Amino acid sequence: MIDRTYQPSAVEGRIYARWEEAGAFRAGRPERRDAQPYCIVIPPPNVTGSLHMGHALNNTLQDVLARFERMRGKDVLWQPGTDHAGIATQMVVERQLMEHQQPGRRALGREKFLEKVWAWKAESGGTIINQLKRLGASCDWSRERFTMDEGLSRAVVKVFVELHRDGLIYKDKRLVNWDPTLGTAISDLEVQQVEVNGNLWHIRYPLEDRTFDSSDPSTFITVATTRPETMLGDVAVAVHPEDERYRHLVGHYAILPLVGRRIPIIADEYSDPEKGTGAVKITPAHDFNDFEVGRRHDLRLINVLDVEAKLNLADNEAFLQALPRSAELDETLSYHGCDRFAARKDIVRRLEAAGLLAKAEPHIHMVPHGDRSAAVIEPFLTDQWYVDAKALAGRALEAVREGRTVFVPKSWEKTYFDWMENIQPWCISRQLWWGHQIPAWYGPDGKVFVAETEDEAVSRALAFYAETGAISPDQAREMALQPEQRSPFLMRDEDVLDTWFSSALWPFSTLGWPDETPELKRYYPTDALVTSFDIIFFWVARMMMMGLRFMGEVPFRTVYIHALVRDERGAKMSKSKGNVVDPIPMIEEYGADALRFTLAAMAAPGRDIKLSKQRVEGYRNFATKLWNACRFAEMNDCVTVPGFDPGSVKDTLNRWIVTSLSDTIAEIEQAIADYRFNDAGASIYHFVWNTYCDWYVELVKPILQGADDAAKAEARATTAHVRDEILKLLHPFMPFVTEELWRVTAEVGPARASLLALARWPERGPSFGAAAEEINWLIDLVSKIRSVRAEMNVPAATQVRLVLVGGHARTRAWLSSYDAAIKRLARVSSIEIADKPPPASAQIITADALACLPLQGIIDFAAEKARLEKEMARVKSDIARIDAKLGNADFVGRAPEEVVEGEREKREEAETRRRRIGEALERLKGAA
RNA sequence: GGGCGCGUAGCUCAGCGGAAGAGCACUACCUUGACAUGGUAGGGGUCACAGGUUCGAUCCCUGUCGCGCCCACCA
Repeated sequence: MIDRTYQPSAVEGRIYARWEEAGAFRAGRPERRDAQPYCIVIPPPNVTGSLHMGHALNNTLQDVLARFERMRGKDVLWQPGTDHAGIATQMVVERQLMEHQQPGRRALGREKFLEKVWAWKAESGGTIINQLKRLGASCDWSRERFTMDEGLSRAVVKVFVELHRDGLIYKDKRLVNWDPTLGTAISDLEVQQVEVNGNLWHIRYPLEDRTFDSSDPSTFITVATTRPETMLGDVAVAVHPEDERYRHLVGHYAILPLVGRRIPIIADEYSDPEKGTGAVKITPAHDFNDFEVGRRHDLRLINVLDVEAKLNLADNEAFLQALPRSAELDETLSYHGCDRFAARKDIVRRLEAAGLLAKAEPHIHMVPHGDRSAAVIEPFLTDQWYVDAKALAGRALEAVREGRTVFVPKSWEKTYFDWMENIQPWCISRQLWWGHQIPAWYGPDGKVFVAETEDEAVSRALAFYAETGAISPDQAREMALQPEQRSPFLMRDEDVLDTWFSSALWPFSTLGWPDETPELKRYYPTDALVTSFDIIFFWVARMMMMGLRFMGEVPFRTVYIHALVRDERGAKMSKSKGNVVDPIPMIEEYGADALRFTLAAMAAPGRDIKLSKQRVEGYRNFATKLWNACRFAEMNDCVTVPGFDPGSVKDTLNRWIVTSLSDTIAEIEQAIADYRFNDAGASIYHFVWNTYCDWYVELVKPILQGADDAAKAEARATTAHVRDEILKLLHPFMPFVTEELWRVTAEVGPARASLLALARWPERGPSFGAAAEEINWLIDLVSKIRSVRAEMNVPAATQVRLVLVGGHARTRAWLSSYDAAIKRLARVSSIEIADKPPPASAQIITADALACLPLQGIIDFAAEKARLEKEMARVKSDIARIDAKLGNADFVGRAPEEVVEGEREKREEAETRRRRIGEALERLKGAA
């Protein structure tokens, strides 16, 4: 027995357990060994994270695909797993230590700290996986992977070593984006440009050979800057070679204020005469552009900051001394350990006091910030590891250009191309502890040894140094045998790799690479990657590069880019804004199915989703509707008939519904194939509610309750058949309620051959053309009677007579065969056929007849007249519009013939209608 | 500074060359033996604006105005 109401929270857990017990989501099930494989790799969520609405959308769409393909008989592998999320996780653990007043990361030391992180992973690592299960995700959990698993780590090391061997990974000293609060380099992608209200300070740099006079512009050159504190590291002033204002100064020197350093005035195209004063200070150690200028002019790099972005001049004393100076460094300038922003203030104050500040104007500009820490990023000179992304990008570009991987929607390919074509070296080293430690060891001379294992690196290094004579053979032997003897002779690189380095290998590392596993052979390349646009660069592009480099083939055939989930007002959800909607309470309140259906139905390509609770509520109601339709079937003994053939049904009503079902199946298949989840959702929703429930169930009631046993049997079988097919069609979207109904509807009758999750997707059935015409006539008639009743304010409980005047023989036959249905649905007491309309009737004009409702004593003649006149006005305006078209020689001459013919037919129908409404109005006059 | 997208019913959004659609909200009526998490009927739109292409434009093109996002090293 189906319960009166469906309570998602009471059954979802139980149903998920049944799927897992049955191994329904296992890839490579024996009976599907010969089936076509279908593979999706999950975008791995942060291992210690929790499910947010973006995950819910992302995984719902993947699950729709996975369940759909599984039901279509494919051998589906939805490969799950989690990401170690280097920076994010390390930050969380550090914050926890701080909150619990425990020693910090540095105090703990690397080993102890990592223990804490692993402990946190063990504690919270299962959360998001369980949340995915609550959403209904049909991943093959037996294959769950983690980016820091032994196997995946092996893949990471192998890739690093091979790329290094081929010169595609290298170490370089250059400016990087330095996050001073995290104390690590980050990649370009992890930098967010944020608009900031700052100042543009105009500073006078005295000319060397003049006596500075703030009122005499010929004694100084004015530069403009947003970062005055970096002036301590200035090594030049650049002007544009064509700039007449400054041409005479090129080759001369300016004296750097406060510091007294003698710096050249150089000509360089980088300087833009339109910007600032046209003269720009050059600080190669603290600005990416200046770095390039410095290279061109062979300028020195003077780093004035430390890793925490505090002023640190002492380290550069040698530089300061080495450079020619015409004045002593101001002894009161003691910025050691001074915060960069405090230093900025102080320097401005000093400049102003010395008459060196020409002006300070408010200035809005973009300032780089770390996307994790929100700290102002500092261009900083360090040694880092880089991937030569340019060298890998070529094949990745080619693969998309050739269509071996396609983006859906296609417009994202442009974004991909633009980025790939201008790709920069990828900085992959991070000064963190949580992650894959770089497999590089350094000798005392800084020579680097990269190898897959420590043993290999050590033996190569020792052999090398024994050869050069740096160590004796005895020392080499000792160090080879006793690891503790190696330090500090041989030191491993302390840094770890960017999290995205391991993510880039995900489509093949999860399948077992570098081992040649059967899974790798069977499921790679994967079929679809489902993700959102914000990680096209971070992840998709890099998977393309790595997949092509190491597997020789694209990692996925289709990249489906879905929208971002926003809050009700359209703002991006973020923890800092506090507008994150947690999917779990939503699932608890409305059920996972309702949330899933909402997300899928709103996943129209190219538009962000503004999630509203009301929408979820609406789809919860839809699940309830389905539930009740199944209860109806049950109460009427509609039981699944084994071997039921929809093509064999005789009754028009049944023929109509199986035809409509066929159309719906085709629509859904096409929509999913095109990744139009919203269309697929709309299609099934409409079929279930508006076609099956509103009409089929209502029309079949008289048959089910009638006396014709043969008709009854066919109706029951059809009702059950369509219900079963609905459950299948809806299952990818609403897996829980459909699976539950699949079970309970089989409590009576034959047992199900399998869980719904493993049931075969519906075949497109027969198409009975004539049935549609007949049932549409019936629906139209009933709707019109209802409409007139409502307009005439006929009380709902009042039964009225229906008198048909005119009409073809076929119409009269239909009228009699649907006698019971019409009486029931239109609240009609009797159906008669007459030669002329009864008095005091409301008159309904149908295609070929006049349907009259005698309303003696009820009818309001004025209202009826108004109603008919309104219809008349509508028809007349239709006719006028069609006439205008047909009267246009260009239209008749140039429009396709079928369009013109269509207009003519419409014109004819409208004209008939106009005449008949006119007659009805005439009669009304006579009656009144 | 480049690039992308969006302005359609009160709200959230489909549609994107041949008579304007959905859900929610709203109005009226209805506890009818599946369902009030429901049923029936209804109101509501110069499809941002201006030009152009076309026999015909919400749909294609151009521009304008609003809004959003992405990329970029501009003092």
